[in-house]
Amino acid sequence: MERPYQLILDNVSRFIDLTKLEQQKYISLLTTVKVKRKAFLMQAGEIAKYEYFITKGCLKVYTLDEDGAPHISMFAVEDYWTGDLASFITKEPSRYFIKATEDSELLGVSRVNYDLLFQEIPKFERFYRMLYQRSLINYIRRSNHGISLTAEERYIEFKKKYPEIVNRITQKDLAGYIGITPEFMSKIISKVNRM
Amino acid sequence: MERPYQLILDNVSRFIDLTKLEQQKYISLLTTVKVKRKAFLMQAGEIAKYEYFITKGCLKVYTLDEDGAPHISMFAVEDYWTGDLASFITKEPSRYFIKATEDSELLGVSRVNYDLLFQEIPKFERFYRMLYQRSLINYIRRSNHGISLTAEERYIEFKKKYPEIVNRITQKDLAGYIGITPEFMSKIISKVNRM
DNA sequence: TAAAAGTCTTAAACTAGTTCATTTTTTTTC
DNA sequence: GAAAAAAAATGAACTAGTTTAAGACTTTTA
Repeated sequence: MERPYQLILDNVSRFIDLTKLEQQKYISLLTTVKVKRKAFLMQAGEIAKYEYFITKGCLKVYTLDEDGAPHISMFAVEDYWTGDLASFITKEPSRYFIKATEDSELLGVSRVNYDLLFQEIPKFERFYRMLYQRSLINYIRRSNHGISLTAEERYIEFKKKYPEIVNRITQKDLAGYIGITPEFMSKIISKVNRM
Repeated sequence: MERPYQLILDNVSRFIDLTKLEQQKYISLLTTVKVKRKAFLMQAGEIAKYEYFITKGCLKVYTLDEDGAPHISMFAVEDYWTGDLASFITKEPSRYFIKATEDSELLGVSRVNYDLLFQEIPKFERFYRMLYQRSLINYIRRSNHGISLTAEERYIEFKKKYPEIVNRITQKDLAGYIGITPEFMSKIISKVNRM
């Protein structure tokens, strides 16, 4: 089996067991997508047509505020799911941009195939129940942490939680994720390194 | 049918249809809980034994930081689900307190019954898939908003989004939710009212 | 491989939000 | 319904993080 399919099946198998036939059916519903570094997978104003699983590369998901300043909501690397769930589900225009920070390869599930999946392989209700349950736990933690920690503490937490991502992104993008200016990020890093 | 059961069945029926028999089975798995104003439904250090649906009243979910300052992660009123999902699922001790701010009545789903539910009525995989999907969309919005808006903007958003809750909670608790001090909350409110 | 573009650093002046202390107002309790 | 307790308001001194600007360093591109 090709590596990308193996990766996504391994991901799915963390929560549900699929028969060979179900695996084939699932794979038939996936679309392969490649994006070059700096290219957009999706732009604000569009309706999110896919949810993506990353098999190679790194992407950032962000919005621009009224002043045009970027706010990064997530970085996604191999074995991560990404997209704009709100837009994908509600079919309202997205406010997010998704841009590759490295040449990347993804598997996309279209909205039509997403609905079809639950009809054809009802087990996927469980898969998504578990996937969303886990994401929800992470987001609840994050939205409480975000509000109660200082920027320096959030930086230290990020480094501890995502050591493999820190080295793949710019300091500027990390600032956009932490919620501070690149200048202040620079100060924090030089301070933390001195400690 | 008693009002609390009618309320929870209405809530469930937004996402799935249950037969009369399934309704009865579901209700048999629920535990009725009453908490007086100022009493705790749950305290930090305990393992979350239930997920709760509120049929009457109002509760706040919060942690205490190292300095003992409260950070409120949600207010829950009639027709809301609450609890500590992370502790409920992982069975690790919770860091949250849940305290009633009014005399309240709830229906609890124990961890054992939660697992049983999926075996007995597999449709509930879909219900929770949809429920978590919707919560996730809200949390993603909130965790991005939290970081990019000023405290004043977050207050205005809260009032617009939860007008029915604003009048049921203290200004101090709202400050704990918005992520600022009660003193600064007071300033913001008098400023916003003057506008 | 040179030029251009983008990223990182540093520093000074500024602002949103905190802290601490005091008074007034509202709510709770007996 | 009086006393006690808690919440809200106000103000002055403080701090975490922003803004603006300029120079050094790195990466990208032709």
